Amino acid sequence: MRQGPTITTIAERAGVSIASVSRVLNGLPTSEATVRAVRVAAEELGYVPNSVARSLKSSRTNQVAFAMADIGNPTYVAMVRAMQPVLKDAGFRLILHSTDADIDDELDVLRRLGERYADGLIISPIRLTERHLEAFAEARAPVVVIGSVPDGTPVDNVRADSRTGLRLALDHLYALGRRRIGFVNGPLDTVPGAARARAYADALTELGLPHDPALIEIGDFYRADGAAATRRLLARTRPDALMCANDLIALGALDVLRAEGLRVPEDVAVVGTDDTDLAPVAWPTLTSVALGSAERGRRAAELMLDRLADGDAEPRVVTVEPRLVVRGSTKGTS
Amino acid sequence: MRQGPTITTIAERAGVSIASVSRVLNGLPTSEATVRAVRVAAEELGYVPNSVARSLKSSRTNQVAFAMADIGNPTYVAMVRAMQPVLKDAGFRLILHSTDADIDDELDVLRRLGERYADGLIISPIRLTERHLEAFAEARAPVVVIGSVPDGTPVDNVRADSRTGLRLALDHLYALGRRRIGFVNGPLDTVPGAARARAYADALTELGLPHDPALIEIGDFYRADGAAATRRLLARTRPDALMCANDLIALGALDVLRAEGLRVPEDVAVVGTDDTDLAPVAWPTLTSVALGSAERGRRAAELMLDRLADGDAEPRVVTVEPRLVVRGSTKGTS
DNA sequence: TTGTAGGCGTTATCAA
DNA sequence: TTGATAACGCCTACAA
Repeated sequence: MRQGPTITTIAERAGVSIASVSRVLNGLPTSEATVRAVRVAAEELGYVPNSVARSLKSSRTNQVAFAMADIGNPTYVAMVRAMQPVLKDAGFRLILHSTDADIDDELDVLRRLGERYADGLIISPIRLTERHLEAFAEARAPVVVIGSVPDGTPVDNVRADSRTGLRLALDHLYALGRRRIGFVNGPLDTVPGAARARAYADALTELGLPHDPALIEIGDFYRADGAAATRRLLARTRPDALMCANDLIALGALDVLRAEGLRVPEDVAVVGTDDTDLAPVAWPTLTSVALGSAERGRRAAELMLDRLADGDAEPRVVTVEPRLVVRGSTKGTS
Repeated sequence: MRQGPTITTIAERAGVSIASVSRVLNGLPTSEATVRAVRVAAEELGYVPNSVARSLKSSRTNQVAFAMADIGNPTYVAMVRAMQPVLKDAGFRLILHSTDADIDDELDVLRRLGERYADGLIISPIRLTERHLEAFAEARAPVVVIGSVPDGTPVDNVRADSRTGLRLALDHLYALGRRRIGFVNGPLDTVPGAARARAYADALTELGLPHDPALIEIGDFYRADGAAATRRLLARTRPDALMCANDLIALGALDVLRAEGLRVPEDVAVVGTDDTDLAPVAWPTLTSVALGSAERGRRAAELMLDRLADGDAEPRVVTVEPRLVVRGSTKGTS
């Protein structure tokens, strides 16, 4: 762990100037003899260029940051996993920020972009406030947002299509003869919670089903909250299907249905959202609306790379197609 | 996204020298008037210090890297999740490297430490070769390894205790009356595979159970491999319990047992390893040996911080205590 | 083709 | 208390 050599060290060793060393290292036209001398010296000393110095000169860090609420959430894991190879292949390192869905933390991350430790930021805020929009506008580096932002926001944007996604799920349930389709949602002041509430209502309308407030319950996006919300819902009405705003909520719903002696899917069909790795593990395996977490992550990384290549291009909006993955919780046994 | 102000900009605005600006910003003794002038100017211009320049000067990046095989693996997710707050609180950013268990990729990460983009590296290699050990010795920054390294390796080391962990599991199975305890392992040339193979053999010996090669099967660490391996094992013998080298393998085993019409745990009890988030989701819920992924991540981060604070301290070895989490796949219904 | 020198934004030393 | 100035390691005119 000795102090690493610099171009100065190499220059001395090779008996040339630091400029020549730099030229050789960057493949600029140099005499054969110099090239050899420098290469040998660099090799012998185990030279590795200092990326910090390089960054200071080039004002490029080759780092991209990703900020999300919680790396434990399988949705974000899928995003990170998909981003990684895209960024890596382009020579970028990935910095991870976990914000615990704390708004001040998120804003802090945006503000700190001014420190120029990263060339750009991909962020997936669970709530979207006025202050976020201001921060996006003032950001000192390109920002890509995963989750819908209002038109005109000066950032690239990757969106899920909850509307179509829930429509797919409700069509499926309708086709199976279900008419009392409950909805266990997350908090309405979150980006996904709000989107999914609208999507559920729209889908009901389009299917010509009545809007029954008794069929809607709200909790947080975790298993225990999903279970509690489902318990509250079952206490006052009897649905023949439950649409859940994410897979964790759906797992909680399965827990409660089982405890209540209700069969899934015979008595109550259950659909999750996000199609996480948990869905095929659950019992019964969980039908889930895949909103394309991995693809959203991949597309966000690609948008970032494009943006870094051309900072003046118009902000872009990319919408990822949802897909319904049918499993045992709505159909048959498995 | 205009060009950000530097201390030079502020110095001009405030009518002082850059030295004074730096002093104010770093809280060094300065006259009241200068402090005020600088603060006002910095505020008005929205100044944010450039971390790259700071790093060049201080040769500190305030970044720590973590290299693992695959961020999709729940074990690593647990580690990352636990590291994050420790590093963050200490003012460090976390860089993620996903190596796909590719040895050259891992060695590359180690070599690139010479670029000084991070102050240290936490690495969890799935295989450990001679070249790894050499690379550890030559690393240009502190390295913390998660997974046992030979004594004398000049790195801090966080270990799981597979031996005790498997012993806990086999004791549990033994106490339940199981005597033909099969073992579905991962590849023997991996760090966990090798450790768990030894641990299983030792536990059998200590329990006075015979070593029956027919009871051992090897696949890769994924669900499908676990299923295939279990199928091979069942084709030649009939265990009354299956110890699995990780939770994914155990899920595969559950799949096959169910398909074969064998009841879990009545006919065959199943135990996983790592106690990932999947264990409580599986059906039946999966008894699993918790090797403390989260704690290993946390401890690794702490060792790194200590090392960065005192580079000359002796290399440390930390072993994390295992714990058996009993669920439905070995006992009762749940 | 090569070397000298200036600068990227900070911090820190040294006189004044 | 303050300002001029020299690093940190690299890249790149510009001159030779």
